[in-house]
Amino acid sequence: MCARLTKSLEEQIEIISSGSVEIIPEDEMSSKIKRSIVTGKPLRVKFGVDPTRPDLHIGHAVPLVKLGAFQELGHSVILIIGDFTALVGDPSEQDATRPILTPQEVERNARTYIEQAEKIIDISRARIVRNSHWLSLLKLQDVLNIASKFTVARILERDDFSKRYREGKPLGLHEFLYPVMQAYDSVVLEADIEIGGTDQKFNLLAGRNLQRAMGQDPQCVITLPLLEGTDGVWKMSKSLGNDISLSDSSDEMFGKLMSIPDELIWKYMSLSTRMKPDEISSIRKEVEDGKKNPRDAKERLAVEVVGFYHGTDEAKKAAENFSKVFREGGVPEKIPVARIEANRFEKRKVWIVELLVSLKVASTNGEARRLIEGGGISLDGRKIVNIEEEMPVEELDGKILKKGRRTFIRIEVIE
RNA sequence: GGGGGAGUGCCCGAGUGGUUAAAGGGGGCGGACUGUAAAUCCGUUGGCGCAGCCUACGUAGGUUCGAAUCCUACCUCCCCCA
Repeated sequence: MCARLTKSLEEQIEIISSGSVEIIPEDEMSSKIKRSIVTGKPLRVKFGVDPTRPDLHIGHAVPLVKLGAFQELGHSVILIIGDFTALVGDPSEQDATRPILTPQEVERNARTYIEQAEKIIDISRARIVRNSHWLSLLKLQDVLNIASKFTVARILERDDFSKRYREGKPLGLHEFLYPVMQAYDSVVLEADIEIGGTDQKFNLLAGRNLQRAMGQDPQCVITLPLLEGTDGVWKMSKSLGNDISLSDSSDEMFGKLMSIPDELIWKYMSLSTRMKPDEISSIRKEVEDGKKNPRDAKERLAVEVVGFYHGTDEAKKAAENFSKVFREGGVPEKIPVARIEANRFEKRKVWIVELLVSLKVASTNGEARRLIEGGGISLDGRKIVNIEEEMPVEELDGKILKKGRRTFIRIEVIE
């Protein structure tokens, strides 16, 4: 697998800086690239993710897309699975100490991360490493040695630390070591470049400092914008419920993309798709001149992103489904099936409230009652109005239950 | 180590012995409307087959007919001093 460092310095810089927020420092970046062209030795580009959650969303995917671009340029990319750092939890942008994960949870998450990263980068040409391989071997003495390269004042400069401190939130001593560990990863891997979100700036720069303190050529740092979630206000995050997960079905992903505020269309296009910058700006101009409906631009975005993760055919289907369901009020093609056991119900009669809870449409009886009272439930197109309604189990088989405007469930009765 | 403050529902925040399942806002969910899962407006937002009962105001005990409100200990955070 030989590197193809065929692009010129200018071309490389253009590709690398497209969409980036900062490159620190720019001149060092140029000289590193120049060196790699001259020596034919690819640069080592590092990106780390902590497997703290079971899945990634398209916000996490932004640096992966960039990593893919480095790959295209012929550089060698290293994806670090932070299985050790995940045990501590990155304090970046966190307003609370993260719950400690078990090694089993971390391992399970790590596997899905790799699976999902595969959709974006060429995994066969990438190096994937787990930082527990070196971090778990360190002795306290080593840790002290590494930690001595940092001062408390420097660590406290971090806005999120001081903010949490200010706001009276707990701050664990172990969390101070987080940037230190991430920095040490760079030393071990002798990284030339590390990329990450703007929230990672401090951690990325810590790597630079530690490499220098330990006699290495310090890495360059590239920060990438954080993608706002579907609410258009907050950084995309599962806990805020505004995320678009890479594991979302094509329909879900499509719908979520259609719900983003119009202003965000362009940012999403440039950070989450392979659309060319000039194409994006021409669509943008059409919309701004009133020649194109923003809805259509958004649909284009949704097709691109869904196509990226699910393939073009799926994306087209998702677009059709979306129109059918939301513009025409119809029923989607693929409906998730929920099974209920017939013999669980006395006299084989099902009380509507109990049905909703069994189908997990509502998590409690109270919620089910509220949904019915609010007119949000219908069965095969018939709105349920009577909270006391009961029906024989047999009649439910194959019926479609609809909650709100967009949740459909096909009921399957099993004996 | 000493002194002073604080901890309320998913989040923010009012409430200082009874009429408090706890004001208000945010978010969520549902309804109307819409190019849209946007914006706006309306409703709803602890559990339970629910005109009744149960559980809840950092944690654990205590005082009281009665506690989110008072007392004690512990945990966490803030401020001042060392």
